[in-house]
Amino acid sequence: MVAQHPRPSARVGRPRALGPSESELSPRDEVLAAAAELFTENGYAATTTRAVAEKAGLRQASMYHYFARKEDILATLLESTVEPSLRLATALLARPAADPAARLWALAAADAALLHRGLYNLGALYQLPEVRGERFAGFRGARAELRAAYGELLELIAPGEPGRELRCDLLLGLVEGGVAVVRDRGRGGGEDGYGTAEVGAAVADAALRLAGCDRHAREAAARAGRELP
Amino acid sequence: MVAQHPRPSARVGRPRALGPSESELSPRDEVLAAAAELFTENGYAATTTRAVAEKAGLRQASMYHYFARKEDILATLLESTVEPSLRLATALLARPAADPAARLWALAAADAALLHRGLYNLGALYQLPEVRGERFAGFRGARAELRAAYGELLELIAPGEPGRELRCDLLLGLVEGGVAVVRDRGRGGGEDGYGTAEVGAAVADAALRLAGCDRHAREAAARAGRELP
DNA sequence: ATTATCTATAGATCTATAGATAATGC
DNA sequence: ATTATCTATAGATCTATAGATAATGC
Repeated sequence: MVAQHPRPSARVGRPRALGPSESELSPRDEVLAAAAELFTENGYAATTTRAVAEKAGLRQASMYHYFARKEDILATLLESTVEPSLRLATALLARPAADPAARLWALAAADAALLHRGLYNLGALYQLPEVRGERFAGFRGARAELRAAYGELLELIAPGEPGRELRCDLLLGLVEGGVAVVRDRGRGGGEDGYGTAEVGAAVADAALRLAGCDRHAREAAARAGRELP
Repeated sequence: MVAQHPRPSARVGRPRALGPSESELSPRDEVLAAAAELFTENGYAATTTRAVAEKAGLRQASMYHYFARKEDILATLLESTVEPSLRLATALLARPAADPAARLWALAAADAALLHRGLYNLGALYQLPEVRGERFAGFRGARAELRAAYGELLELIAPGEPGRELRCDLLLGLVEGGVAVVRDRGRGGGEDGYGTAEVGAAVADAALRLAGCDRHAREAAARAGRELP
């Protein structure tokens, strides 16, 4: 057994013109990470494939080895951002014994934290007109499922209340839009960036307020929700 | 006094290649209206100056008679959308005798209704990265003032509560994001478009929930808020 | 042989400007 | 003379494809 010599550059394929990658990420993930940052910062349409590729350490055309078109990068990013929240929502709906308010707290907190932490501000971008296209049907479907999960929890907390669909929309808007506003103000405003956990808790508390929980119920739900998984 | 003969086309300047305008609007307003619809539908960056001009009944280059650059159209639209809400907010702050909850109800309802009715979904577009540019400083300033007005009302309703800045962000996110979600679902979903007044009332009620008003206070505020101006 | 990358470029835009033109106003 | 519009286009992109190349793997 010979000691494993670290071979710094045992990569197949023609070397990169800009030098080998520093990062641990796969080239595909480097492209995704670069795109996430640039799309968030400058917008999707305003970000060129050249900018994405070069930020990822590749030449423009090489990006097409991983994504056949620019839209595919955005679709991949959006899908991967909504997925964890949807998985959590499904898990929470499968626990009918747990307090619905605690479950709503857990879902809203995790969803908001994910959006707040993420490189990519899904909340702001879902409403992009680009996302209405055919290519994004998968993402839209996943988000509709997430919305439905919020709706079910809302119904469990306050059964039979009228106007549920509308309130469900507002709840989704609160989570996504609220995080977007918080993130955006954090950019310019120097010191007043909030912590991700803090934002998650604040959004979850606001979600319970929308659902009609009084202070006592909210405090109990927050305590139980933190344990929920 | 001769009867005023209607002169159907007494317009100065070279006639339009596509025929004279049908609309009552000034050419400048025709451009704005066309841009509002297209930006909302297809996105700002994805909308070409040619598409805007031709929807307004002009050739591409003629649009530049009214707006020196594409950004100016967007800036004009955004400013004109936030202005009415800001005016109302200022008027409401100048009425210290009125119930703060009623004033918040009135502001949130009007703001949401404006966004919901508008051709242009300001809520969704404010977060566009394009809007971070220098050209949009005026719009951003107006919106910051509007946010501050929400904050003052929040403080009057629940003085000294901690985390006000964060809740203020969430309130703004609720109004803008909530309307965006409602609008967006209305597009695809066939019958379930909501009325503008209905959306305004629902958003205002949700705003009062965020502010911590109980059912009784909310009902009173809604009654008083409708009268407020 | 396979792979990851490169260089080069076709083809399609898109914004904004220059300068002409066809009306009314005086 | 003034105005609102037009035609034509320069110059600058930008996406996506074609085909070459420089590594490793067998």
